Amino acid sequence: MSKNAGVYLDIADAIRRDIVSQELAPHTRLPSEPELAVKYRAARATVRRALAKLQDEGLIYSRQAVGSFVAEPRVEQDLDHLTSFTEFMVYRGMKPGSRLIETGTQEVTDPESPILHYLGLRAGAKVLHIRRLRLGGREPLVIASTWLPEARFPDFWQHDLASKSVYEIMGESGHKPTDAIQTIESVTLNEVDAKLLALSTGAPALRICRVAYASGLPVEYAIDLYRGDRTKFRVRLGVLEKRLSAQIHSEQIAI
Amino acid sequence: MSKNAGVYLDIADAIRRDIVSQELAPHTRLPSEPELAVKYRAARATVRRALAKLQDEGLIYSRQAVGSFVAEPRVEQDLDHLTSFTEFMVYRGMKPGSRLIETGTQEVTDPESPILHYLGLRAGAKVLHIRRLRLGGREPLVIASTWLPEARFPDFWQHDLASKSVYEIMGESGHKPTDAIQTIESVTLNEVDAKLLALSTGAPALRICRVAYASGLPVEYAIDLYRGDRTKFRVRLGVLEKRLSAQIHSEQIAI
DNA sequence: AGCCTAATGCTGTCTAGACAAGTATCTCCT
DNA sequence: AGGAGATACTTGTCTAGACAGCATTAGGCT
Repeated sequence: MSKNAGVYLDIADAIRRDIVSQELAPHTRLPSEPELAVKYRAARATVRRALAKLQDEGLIYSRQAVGSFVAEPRVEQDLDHLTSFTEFMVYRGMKPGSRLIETGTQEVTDPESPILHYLGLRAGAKVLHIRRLRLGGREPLVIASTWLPEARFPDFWQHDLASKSVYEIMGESGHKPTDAIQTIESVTLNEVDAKLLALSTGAPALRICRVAYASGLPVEYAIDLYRGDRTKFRVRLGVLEKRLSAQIHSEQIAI
Repeated sequence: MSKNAGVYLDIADAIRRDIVSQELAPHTRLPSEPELAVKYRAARATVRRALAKLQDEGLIYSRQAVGSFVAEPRVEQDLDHLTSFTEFMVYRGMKPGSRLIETGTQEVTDPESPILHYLGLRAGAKVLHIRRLRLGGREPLVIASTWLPEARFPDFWQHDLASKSVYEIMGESGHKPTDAIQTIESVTLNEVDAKLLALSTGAPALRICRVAYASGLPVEYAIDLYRGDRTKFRVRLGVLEKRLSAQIHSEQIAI
């Protein structure tokens, strides 16, 4: 358990275990920070950091000068930094599937192309393109198109797309995404896409446009088309600033 | 400028000003944390906290043992904890408008009602209901329905909905939301809603279901229907854990 | 009894210092 | 000249202690 990844993570795990195993009722008060510091033989700042993590997860909340309390159960509080489709389907207990529609290396010549713009490339740059139909079980769920800058992934095609996720391959090249910006909008399907998703033309769908960054550099531009009848997105958002860091919002995909 | 809201916020503001006013190029290295500590006469921990905030905003990124760097410009990095429709429209420079469709106090008798479930109430509880058509400029943008538990806002109707936002009124009762969970899905409009939004039946729309919390207690259940041709949602998501708190994802509404 | 005030304890913020782990650079040796 | 190792610097983590602001509680006064 206690890896060297940080004491505060161990303390957070311990407190989380206490909360779920003892099944503490919502709004039960936790021991005070000084008490927790004694219990875990750590400085109060370290305890606070652990509590901040739990608060970000939505497991506890705090009231100034009163204490920290167990929060009311919400939806799947523990999924936090899930991003990959594969990871998510595994978590959901569904078998992730994939059908390649198109792959290859393209040279983007149109200087107005959003691919160039979002990846920060100049006209004429080469990009890797993957277009897949993603399945959950046997049902088609998403049409996923992603573009990666070729310069950063020169030996991308050496890897096996069937056995590894795109994010895994990106990680092996030292450019695993650390954060991303997505825009979500509602569209109706055209004839081609509807056919792929086994729906009728005009059915509602979610169009998600994502730019993912590693060390401040854009490394992925993606457009996903989720079928609207099987997909919801869940977003957690904060309003106030609390505890340690400024702001905290979890997020992830839901079926 | 320098309110007593926290030194680290002042330092964050100062560094942010330096970055935007001097128009530092992306990937320019900032002074090291000890240097910044000397410059702002603060402890390194305080400087780190300011840097963490800027990192959460997407303005800078850091590489271990190397330094902190100016990030590439992204989309509207500074809007973080915007939530209220009114605030957002003001920010956008559009005049927020409102047309009341329905208001009143309801007694919810159906024990299966999602309103009861999400607000943590028992059958028979009373809720305040507001249903409005929200306008940006002169165009209808959203059909917004919200339910609040009456027990926590007994004198809600004394306030003037025309001059204050719902969140302002909630704040005056001591229950300003601090965080929320939203689900976003794609739907097509039925005849009634399409007419309100001045669209044709079957047009795409985003349906957002939100539960907002104050001090760990649910205080708002809302369903918003955004017209799909004028609305995108932007979400920022993090994968790794960095710097101070666990993880950080900003989020907000975009037109 | 009821009200006001002071004491207490808690979270929130900040300081000053230390060590660990990683990167970049410089120096020395071959 | 080129490579390898030592070194200095940077971020990341942690400690111990201090003070401020706030909420609750207990005590004392009317």
